[in-house]
Amino acid sequence: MAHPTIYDVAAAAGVATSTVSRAFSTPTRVSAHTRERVLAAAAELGYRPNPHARALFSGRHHTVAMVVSDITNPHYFELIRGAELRAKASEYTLVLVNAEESPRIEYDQIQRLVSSVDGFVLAASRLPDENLEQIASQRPVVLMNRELPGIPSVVLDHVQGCRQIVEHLVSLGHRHLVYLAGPRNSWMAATRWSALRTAAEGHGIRMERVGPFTPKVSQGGAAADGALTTNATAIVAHNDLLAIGVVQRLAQRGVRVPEDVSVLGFDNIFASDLCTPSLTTLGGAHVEVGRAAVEILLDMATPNGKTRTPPRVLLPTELVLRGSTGAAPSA
Amino acid sequence: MAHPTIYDVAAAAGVATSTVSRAFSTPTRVSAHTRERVLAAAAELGYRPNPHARALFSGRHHTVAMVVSDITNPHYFELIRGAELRAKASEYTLVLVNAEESPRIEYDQIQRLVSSVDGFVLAASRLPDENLEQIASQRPVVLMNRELPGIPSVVLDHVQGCRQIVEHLVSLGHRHLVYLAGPRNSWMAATRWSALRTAAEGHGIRMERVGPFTPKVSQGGAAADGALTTNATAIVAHNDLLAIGVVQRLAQRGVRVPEDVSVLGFDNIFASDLCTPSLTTLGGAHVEVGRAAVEILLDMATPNGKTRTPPRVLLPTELVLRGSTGAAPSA
DNA sequence: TTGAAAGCGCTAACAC
DNA sequence: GTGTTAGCGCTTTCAA
Repeated sequence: MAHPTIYDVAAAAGVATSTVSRAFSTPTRVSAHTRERVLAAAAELGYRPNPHARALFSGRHHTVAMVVSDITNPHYFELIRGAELRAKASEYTLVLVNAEESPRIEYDQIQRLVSSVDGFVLAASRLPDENLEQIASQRPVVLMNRELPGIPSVVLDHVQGCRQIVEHLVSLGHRHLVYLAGPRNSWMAATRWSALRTAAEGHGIRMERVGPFTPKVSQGGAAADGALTTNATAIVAHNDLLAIGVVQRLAQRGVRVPEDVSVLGFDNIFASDLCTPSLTTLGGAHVEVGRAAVEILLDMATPNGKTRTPPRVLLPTELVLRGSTGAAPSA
Repeated sequence: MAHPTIYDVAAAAGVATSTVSRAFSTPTRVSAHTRERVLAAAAELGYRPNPHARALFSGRHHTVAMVVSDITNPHYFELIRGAELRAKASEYTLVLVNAEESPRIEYDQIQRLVSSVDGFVLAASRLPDENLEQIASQRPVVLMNRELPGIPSVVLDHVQGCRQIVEHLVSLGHRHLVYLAGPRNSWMAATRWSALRTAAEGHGIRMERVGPFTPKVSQGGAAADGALTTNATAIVAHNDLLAIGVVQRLAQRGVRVPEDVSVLGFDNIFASDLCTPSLTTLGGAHVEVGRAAVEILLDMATPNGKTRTPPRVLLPTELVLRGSTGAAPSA
């Protein structure tokens, strides 16, 4: 039989459809003997419950949607991997949406999915706060690497991390830093900038910002040139991709890294360890971010825990020291 | 209203539910005037058709599942991106499943999804042929980078590509090559080996195989050591990750690349351009593979085209020459 | 413990 | 062109 239903199973087992249903969803409320008969018949026919029929009634879909702002960025794959693992562990299905750095696409896709998923995990959402609040009022939402009061979030502790970055650079004698900013509507970009500036002020050193830049390797050229005009001795790029592009451009222009200028990135992507010089970068347990976000979402989707105040998980970062940072030039 | 239904819209617009349904699914079969009234009422209430109810009746879910054998491998990002783009363009939802290199997980997850998706695109499936045939008998299936008679597939032309690899190496004076094989149940590994061997025979040079290896950087050490025992002057690794690991291990052992030995990979992943030396590799339009596979799947899912003989798309590869290959040592 | 029956939201005959 | 109605496969009262 192509797609046997409970009717087929019921007929085969000589019971009512409701009994079949119970045998699957509330096995305790069926006598052991009947249950066995039903399960045997189901196995025989190759019956599998139709999740849509189930969802139609229950409103629960056993599905979560993950929206990433840019799937081209390898950084997100760690998040995706963590999310997928966690979802799978609870037999949830993970739907993947790439917003292609467009708030419009992001919003439209979310609306399209609102009635077919149990909730959303949003990675580095580019949506304005109001949109997020509106979506959160329709479905459970968990933010990754973004915060908004009232909505649960999982974030790497960038305040702490940026402090470490500045300390690292200060200890190497740098007194003038520049941050190559990420996209205008990126919460992370704003957070990093503010954390860096605060840390720099604490050390009484100069910190400026250039940008915004789309954080891709291809933008590294423009970013590097922008950075050079500041005469800063250390460049903190919005992420590793941009940093890699910056390093390439600097090489092209004959600027040595780290002898003439130090470069740092964020995310600790796979490639940052392979490029030359290898990249000093602020990493963290990205897989864990994905995992934790889905875990919170699943908690929210189950009846009990919904009332608690929205969790705000802060995961530790780690500064990975590599070849792209060194002592400030003595000039 | 939390989730208005066609009943609510029908009541608000003063029409029957079927009219509302038609206004959405077959707008031409409703008078312009009524349609407007319905759409206005729907917009007013914030109505959105419930895809599950729709799927329950029609059996079509507007969803495709993509299964990748290992999400950690950056190579798959490209496939995923292409698949996601194509699915989104047709307002299809993409479900992502990571098989974690386990045929068991792959099979179980597919079975779990059989009744909730319109079809599967399987990237480098590790399943035995029989399983694939069985799945294809339940739902449309398109293979990526794997072939099986009777099932549509999209594959990069590795026969052609491997020939180019061998020609490249022969022209550099290499007479003894070694292939570091991928996983035992990888169709791609078998294909590459067979194509490389054939090409090598055609040139009358020696080609051997070592392995299998799990194609990760971490396996490069063992793979490199295995390769060295053969005294081959050129190493063709199953993919770029393995090749990168091999290069690292060779450096550790004081073997120079490419002076003492040449190294090649497959996939042209992002990092292969950044490592030192940069990696000669067989690339191709991976995004296109993902896109084409989903496109075929969508075709299959629409009533008309189902009868045609299963398409077998062969996309061109390109050999990207970089720093890791050079003249054979004169010894 | 089990069965009969209503209904989740939507679509497609079939009437009018 | 539009309304009536019977399901799609499942869950869950309500009775027995």
